[in-house]
Amino acid sequence: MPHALDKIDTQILNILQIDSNRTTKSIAEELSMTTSPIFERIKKLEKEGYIKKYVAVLDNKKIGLKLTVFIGITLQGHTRSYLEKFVKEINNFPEVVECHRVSGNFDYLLKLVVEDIEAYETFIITKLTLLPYLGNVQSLITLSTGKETNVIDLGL
Amino acid sequence: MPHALDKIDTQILNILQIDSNRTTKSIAEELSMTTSPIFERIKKLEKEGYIKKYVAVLDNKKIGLKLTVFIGITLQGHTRSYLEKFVKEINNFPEVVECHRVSGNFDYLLKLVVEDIEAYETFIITKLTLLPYLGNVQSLITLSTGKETNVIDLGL
DNA sequence: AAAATAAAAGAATATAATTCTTATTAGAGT
DNA sequence: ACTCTAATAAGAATTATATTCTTTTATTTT
Repeated sequence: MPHALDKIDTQILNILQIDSNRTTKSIAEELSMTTSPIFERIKKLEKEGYIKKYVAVLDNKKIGLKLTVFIGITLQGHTRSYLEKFVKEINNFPEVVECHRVSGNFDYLLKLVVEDIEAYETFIITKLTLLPYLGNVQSLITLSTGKETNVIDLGL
Repeated sequence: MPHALDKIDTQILNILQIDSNRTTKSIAEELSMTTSPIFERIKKLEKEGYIKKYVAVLDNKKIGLKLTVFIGITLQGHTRSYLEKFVKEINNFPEVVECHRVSGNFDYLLKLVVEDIEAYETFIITKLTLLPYLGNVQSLITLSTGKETNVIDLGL
């Protein structure tokens, strides 16, 4: 086991998951430390890959992307090369923000963020249904979102 | 219509969605401008709510949360007050990162990030099934993730 | 075309990140 | 229990970036 996260690391990650613009000074004060160890710990967390990146989270609706849709998909063939091709194609579709291979009633579950129902239908017709080996397709249209966070549970 | 986003705003948002640690200088260079207008535009995008927040994205697997699960849920009652209570309860569960009310074959779709199958089962038994009015519950266990991005499509 | 408005440039300042040096702490080995 | 060693934290100094302010340029309006 190379490096485990101690309590301070976990606290830092929890803070940065919520607001990555917090200064090292402000984090240091919250954790009753000075800036240097906080700074060094953050750099270590970045270098070792615990922190993948820092991003701006946009307000989808404000920007005009008012609709989130989940699409469950079954494929008719399951050869390795086809699955890879499917995922590759999906990666070219900017409206698809997630694509998971799943067990259960579907092979894949997609998450889409689009302008509206029309954009969703356009996606289905001009992109999704053009993929070969496509089996059953089942859409779940989001009516409202009760929770949507980037914060993953680290304990504490 | 208060404020539309012009091309430069959109470019800034695209950059910040990918890496929010980019300096104004580096963004300015990419867009062939100076730092001041970039800085002011970013502040405006923040103030007007196009940018909701800045966050650190962690590596779930590295941190020990190796399993993502989607759970489709139907409820037995649909009174307004119950739906609200349901969502409120869900918000207390840190392993649930998303909760959407959907149309289609389910009432709600949850996304969970947990350690492993055991943690998932614990969630089901000790948290989910304790909620009243619970109807059908159907889980999709993620086997692999082919795409997972925070970048929403702004065109360009 | 002139005036008014908004946006950008450039320079100056303030703040925070980063580095470096020194001190403290915690653990390992004797 | 003591000393040595390595790791971590503190504190000061430096560098880089964010932020503000002023001037200039471009754009829009009448």
